[in-house]
Amino acid sequence: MEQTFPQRIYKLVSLIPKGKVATYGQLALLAGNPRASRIVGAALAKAPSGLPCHRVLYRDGSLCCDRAFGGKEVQRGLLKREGVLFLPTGQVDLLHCLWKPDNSLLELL
DNA sequence: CCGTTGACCCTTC
DNA sequence: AGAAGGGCCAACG
Repeated sequence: MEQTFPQRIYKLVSLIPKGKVATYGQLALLAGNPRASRIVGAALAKAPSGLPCHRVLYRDGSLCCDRAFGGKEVQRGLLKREGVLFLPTGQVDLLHCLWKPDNSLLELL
């Protein structure tokens, strides 16, 4: 069954474990198109509730725009509560908290 | 089928 | 570190 891009995105996001984060580009890569990172954002914008979309951020660790999640502070609070480390600059420590998916996990797609 | 749209990413200043 | 401009690609009408 061929899934649409957003469908694969939803699946990937739901696989992100607590305490880890992923970037839009990362999800785009896992979904099959490294350059379709915008599609990831568009997909999350229409994503159903229950998805840990607050664990998805920019390539440099900066959080997404204020209109999402009800504010950056809210998103940062959620991530901190899950054990995600933050740098003095207020950005997420990607070097330590970036999600590294296993091959067995990707087979489920 | 073509144009518009968008929770991005990269380069450069 | 933050801001501006250009490019990419799939979904939708």
